[in-house]
Amino acid sequence: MSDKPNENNSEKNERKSLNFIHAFVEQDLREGKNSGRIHTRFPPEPNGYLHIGHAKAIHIDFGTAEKYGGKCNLRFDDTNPVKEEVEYIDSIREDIHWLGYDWGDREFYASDYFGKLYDFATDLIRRGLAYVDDQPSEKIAEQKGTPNVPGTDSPYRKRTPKENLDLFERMNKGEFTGGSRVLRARIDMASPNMHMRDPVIYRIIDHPHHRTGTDWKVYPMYDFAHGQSDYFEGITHSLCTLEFEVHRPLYDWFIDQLKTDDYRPRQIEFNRLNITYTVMSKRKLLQMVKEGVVNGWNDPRMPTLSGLRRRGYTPASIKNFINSIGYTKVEALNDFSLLEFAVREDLNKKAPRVMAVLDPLKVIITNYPEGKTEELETINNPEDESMGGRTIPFSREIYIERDDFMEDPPKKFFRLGPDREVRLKSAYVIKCNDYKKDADGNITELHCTYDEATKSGGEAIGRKVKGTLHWVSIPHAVEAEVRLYDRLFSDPEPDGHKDRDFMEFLNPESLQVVKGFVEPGLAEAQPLDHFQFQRIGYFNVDPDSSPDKLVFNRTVPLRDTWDKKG
RNA sequence: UGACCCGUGGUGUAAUUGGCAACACAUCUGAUUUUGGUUCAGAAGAGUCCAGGUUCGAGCCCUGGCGGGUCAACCA
Repeated sequence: MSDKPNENNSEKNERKSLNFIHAFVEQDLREGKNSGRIHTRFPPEPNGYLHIGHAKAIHIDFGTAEKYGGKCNLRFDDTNPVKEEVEYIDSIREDIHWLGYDWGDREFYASDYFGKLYDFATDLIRRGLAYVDDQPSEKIAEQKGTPNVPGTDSPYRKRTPKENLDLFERMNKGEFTGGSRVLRARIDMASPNMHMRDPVIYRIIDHPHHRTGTDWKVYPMYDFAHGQSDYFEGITHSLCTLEFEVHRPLYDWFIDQLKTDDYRPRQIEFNRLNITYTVMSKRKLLQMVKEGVVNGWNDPRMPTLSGLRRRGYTPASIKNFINSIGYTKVEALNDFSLLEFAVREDLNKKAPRVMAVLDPLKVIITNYPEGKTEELETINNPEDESMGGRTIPFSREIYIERDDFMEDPPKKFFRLGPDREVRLKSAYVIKCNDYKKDADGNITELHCTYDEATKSGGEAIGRKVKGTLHWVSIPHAVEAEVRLYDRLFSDPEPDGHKDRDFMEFLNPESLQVVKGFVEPGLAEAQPLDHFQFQRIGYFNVDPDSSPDKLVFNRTVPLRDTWDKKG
């Protein structure tokens, strides 16, 4: 019962209620915080490719700005030069644009603020709120205590600001080796929150940075860069995932030391995206790329945005999926079928129907003239007249799908069998009179007759056939490589096992390559064009496809209720 | 033996100031269909982790449990 008949389900859900993040935003707006400004940011570290989990963050970051007339910055969180590469920056930009978002001229880098952060650090030192610690990391970790046991003070905790200032400056001049000294915030070694026990805020790294080169020898830690960068950019709502919840007191502590007026950014955490049969951590995705269990970051089986794009997923389908699962604080495990539904829902509207046979069985239409070819009219999408039509060639010899014929069909099988009739899509009704087998009992060809009066689009034929088959004309068909993908992992939660490695759950049959035959018009298809192969699934043209070698990726199979009944 | 966060059909979410637990996916029927797709119609499935309390009335508020997650990188 909706007032807008054409809206889809996710739009309906979106209208129905506010997620808790937007409820907070509206509350801040009502209370007049930050002069009514809304400003968010998407802060990836350029150490890998973006995946669908990032899409969830991107949608809330950019989407919130859009919804409330604010802005969203893109900020590369590049505080650790040893892990970051420019290659990743380019792919991140491309993937965000692909999703349909733009950050205008607001592309920033945490490294833009190295100078300001250094000054802030020296300011904290002068105020007695930071000190240089000469101990090795093991010693510092030991003194931190455990969640149950309070920490103990470092022997260097009482150094004078003068001495700390001198030491910190020399750290940055390269006088000390990496790991020999760190700068720590002086907060509370007995805090019940581990992050408040004098966290390390600067460390020495002797490695060139992709943007600042060798200008710096000390680099800020995440906790000392993120909130401050938000502050420098005027961010009002800093949205991140749940695991940063325990960092928030520290985030706020640094803001308290830094702020000079009423403005203050606010960190809000939401649940990370988990999907069954999928791993979603950059570390693990990188491992699969490195060990070659997939063919790169954009392997169509990967949950990366570049992989999903290559697989045939559309930006709209990803957005609808994200909207349908929502933003909460519950650690959810989303069923894969929710994603697949979103893809089918979108592709059903957009993808032209075409004919392809992936497991061919030869059919000879014995009463059809040899050498004759007809161009038959067909429609591209029965649900959308505006997508037009095309012609497809028909001849005496065609391929149908091997499993569309059964020698001894069960009662509910609607397709071809001995002495049975079916319609060939957009063509004629045919009847199977005979079939041949090889020595092993495999069926090798069917002999059928067609009824000229049943030509598609003609008058009612006065009889009903239960099944409709897709087919291609053998002399006209184009050969194509078809890649069928299945889930990469066999376990619903491959990384949820404490004593087993996620790689143990890799599905050896996640990729199957078959030789298929498609209707001749598809020879002209462009990379990333998507199609619905009748009764098989949604496919798109792989970017590596060429005129010499046509390659299709299966985006997602069609729902098939026959399989379940059988 | 800590701090913080979270417990609503199989899954994911919703439920105005407390007021008949709703929606989507998945599942199962049936109708239509030149795709066993799509579309349409319908069914089943939770009494909201447990125990108390406040209240005319609690998924929502209070108390105490139980269960799950995060936190002890010089990662982000």
